Amino acid sequence: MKKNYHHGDLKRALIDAGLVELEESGVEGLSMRKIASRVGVSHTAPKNHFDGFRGLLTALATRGFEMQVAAMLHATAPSDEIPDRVGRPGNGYFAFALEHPELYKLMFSRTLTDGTDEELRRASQASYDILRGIAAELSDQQGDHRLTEWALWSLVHGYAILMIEGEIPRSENGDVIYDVRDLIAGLHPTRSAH
Amino acid sequence: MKKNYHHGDLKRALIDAGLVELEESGVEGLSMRKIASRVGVSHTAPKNHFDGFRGLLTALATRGFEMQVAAMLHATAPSDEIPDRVGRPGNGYFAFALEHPELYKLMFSRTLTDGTDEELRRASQASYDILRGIAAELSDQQGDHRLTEWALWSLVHGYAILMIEGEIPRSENGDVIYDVRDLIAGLHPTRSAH
DNA sequence: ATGAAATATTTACAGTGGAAATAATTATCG
DNA sequence: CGATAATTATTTCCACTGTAAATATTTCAT
Repeated sequence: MKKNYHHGDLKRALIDAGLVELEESGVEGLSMRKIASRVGVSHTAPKNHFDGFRGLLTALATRGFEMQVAAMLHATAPSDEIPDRVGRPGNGYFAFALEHPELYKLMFSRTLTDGTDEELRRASQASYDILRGIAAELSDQQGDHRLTEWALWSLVHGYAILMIEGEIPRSENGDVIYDVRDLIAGLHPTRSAH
Repeated sequence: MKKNYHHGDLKRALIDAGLVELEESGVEGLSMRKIASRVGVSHTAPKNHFDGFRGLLTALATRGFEMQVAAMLHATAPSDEIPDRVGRPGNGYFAFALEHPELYKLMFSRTLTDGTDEELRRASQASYDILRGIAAELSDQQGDHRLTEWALWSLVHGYAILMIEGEIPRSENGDVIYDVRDLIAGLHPTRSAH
């Protein structure tokens, strides 16, 4: 249907090249001209497919959320016990964030991306729905669901960002030292204020 | 000692102007030329006081941590009960982050700032020491102190960032809906996995 | 006062994203 | 098939960015 125009499928090619360039140079080192040059087109060619540079960044973030959803679903086994139904997709979340740190940061930057973009909203919503499911396992029909969701989200996102920025170190083999369930337990060591 | 050079105290003036410009235009809209122009000097004048644009951003982040420490200390009353010794500086932390969202984001961006800078390290360390104190109140001589610190830090930082980026809404009057202690409690509604 | 050091300006350069006009290719339809 | 329209890509230009080098100015030390 959309084959063999001038380039073929320039939009997808630009996003692919952008993802590579993003992890190599970071968000700051990213530029429209570099991406276009990598694909082999002029620096204004992307204008026909994206709404400016911000539009391209938004498309990259959208792709990121799709990848993240796949990573979380892939890490979940359907027949897991309850603690694993929390821990395994959580670890899939971290695995994605640590493998694509620059992309992950971009996904949560409403300064760089267009938060009103339809495709971005859909992709990020799909990701958040999975996280809601995890929170539901924790909340277990009791307590404020919204509070549990936000608390879990904050914990997971903060941990990922602080590790990406190097504030929290990893273990020697590169893995995370504590996983999601460790963190949750670490916030209630004694339950002193009952 | 350092008075009445050409400008007087250009370094401080540039940082002050940078803070204003930062909250007005965001990190992306920030530029060395704008800041210099705002102070009334040429755009290369800052080179004598900072190591490039990154050096100026690093100085801004340093100032940010100093302001954050002041905000946390100011919110703490020496004679508070234990739950308040956790909640009050935590709320001071949020108050600062939400009042200076762009600065807060800059402070945690190792891509934009120079993490090896001596003054930045000292300032950020001072801020983290306070957070360690809060974690110590939680941990209460039991459990893994490092785990509790990281978990609390992740929770607080993630919550601040997600609110700044608009992912988590605020209440109608602009305040946070849940405070730190709410979030901690929200992660253990039933303690189902004993 | 005179030379040295610190500070600020001027000028130039290689980048950036974006707009407008032009060219090339493909699709549509008679 | 042939002609027109729509899509796509290039060229050219502009304002803006950070940085470097040479120059000018001011302050400090002796």
